[in-house]
Amino acid sequence: MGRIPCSDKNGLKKGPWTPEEDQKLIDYIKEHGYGNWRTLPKNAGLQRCGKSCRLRWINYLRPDIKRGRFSFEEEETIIQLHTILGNKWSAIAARLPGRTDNEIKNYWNTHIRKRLLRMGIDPVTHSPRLDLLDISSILNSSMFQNNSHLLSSQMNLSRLLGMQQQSLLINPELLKLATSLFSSNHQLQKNNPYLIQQSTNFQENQCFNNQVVQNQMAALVQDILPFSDDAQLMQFPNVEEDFQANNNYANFSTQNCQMNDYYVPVQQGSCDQFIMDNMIHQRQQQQQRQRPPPNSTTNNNEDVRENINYPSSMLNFKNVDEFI
DNA sequence: AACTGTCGCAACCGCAGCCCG
DNA sequence: CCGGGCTGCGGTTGCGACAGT
Repeated sequence: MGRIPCSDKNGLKKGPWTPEEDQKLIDYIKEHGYGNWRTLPKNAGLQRCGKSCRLRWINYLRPDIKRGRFSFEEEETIIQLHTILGNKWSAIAARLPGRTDNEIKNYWNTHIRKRLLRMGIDPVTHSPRLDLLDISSILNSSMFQNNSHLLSSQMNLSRLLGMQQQSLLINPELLKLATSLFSSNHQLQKNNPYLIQQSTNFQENQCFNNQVVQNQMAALVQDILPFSDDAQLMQFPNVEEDFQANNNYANFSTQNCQMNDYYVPVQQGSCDQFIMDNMIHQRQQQQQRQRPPPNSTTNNNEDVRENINYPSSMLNFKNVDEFI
C-alpha cells in the first residue's frame, strides 16, 4: 500500500516501509528514545529522512497505538470535538488515547464526513444544509401547534420575515436557510429513529427538538439582522425553565453541566444547550447499554452505525473556550 | 473471469510556528 | 530583530483491496 518507492535527490528511500526498516526504527528508539529526527535515521542505519521516520513512528510503530475500528464512543467524541476544534486533528487526537491525528483525519474523511452529508448536515459547520423547502409550507406547518410559546415564536418570525421580505428576496440563501431551520424540527422527528423512536418520553424529545430549532432560529435572526433592533423581536422562551418545571430534571445544574468526563463551567445564558447535550449523552449511554456486545459481528455493528443519525445538539457546541 | 469504479489508508508534501544563535 | 534549522500539522496523493457489472 502507499506510494511507489522512489529515491529523491539525497538518495533517501521513500514509499512504504519494509518490516526490516520498521524493526530498525523500533530497536533504535527502544534503546535511545526518540528526539532529533534529523539525525535519527542515520544513527539507526535507515536510508530515510527524519520526517519519514517520525511519521512512521507516530502513526504506526508507537507501542500505545490502538489499532482497529473506532468505537461508537470514539466516533461520538470525534464529532463533538470536531464541532469545537474543526480540522485540528492533532488536538482531537490528544483527547483520544491511542489514536493518531492521521488515523482520525482519515476516518473523518472516509466515514463520518460522508455520513453527515447523507444526513443533510454540513460536516464543516455542523449545521443543517440548505434545502429547497417552500417557505409557505413551513409557515403553515403544524409543527408548533401544540406549543404555545413556539407558536408565538413562529408568529414573530413570520412578522420578521414579512418585514424583511425584500432583503430575503434579494438574498435567497437566507430564505432557504430560514426554511431549512423551520423544517429541521420536523426532519429530526421524521428521520431520527436513534433519537426519537427509542425514547420512552416523547415530551422530552419534543422539548429537545424545539430547543434545537430555537437556537438555530436565534442564530439565523442574528445573521439576517446583525445590526438591527428588529432582531430583538425574536424572544425565545427559556426552555430550560419550562423543562425543569415540567420534567423534574433537577439534576441539571444551571452553573455546571457535565459533558462526558468534563465539568464545564458555562454562562447562564447558554446552559440550556448543554443541558440538552447532556440529555442526549445520557440517552446515548442508555442506548449503548441496550446495544449488542462488542464481540458481535462486524456487519451488525456496521449496520447499527449506518443507521445512526447524530443528534443535532451533538453537533452544536457553545462555550468553546470553556470546553477547551 | 475480466474489467471498472470506489474505498481505505499509509505516506508524502508544503507550510507555519517555534527555537536558538 | 533576523534568519536558518527543526518539528509538527493539515491537506493531498496514489496504491492495493474490494465490490459491482
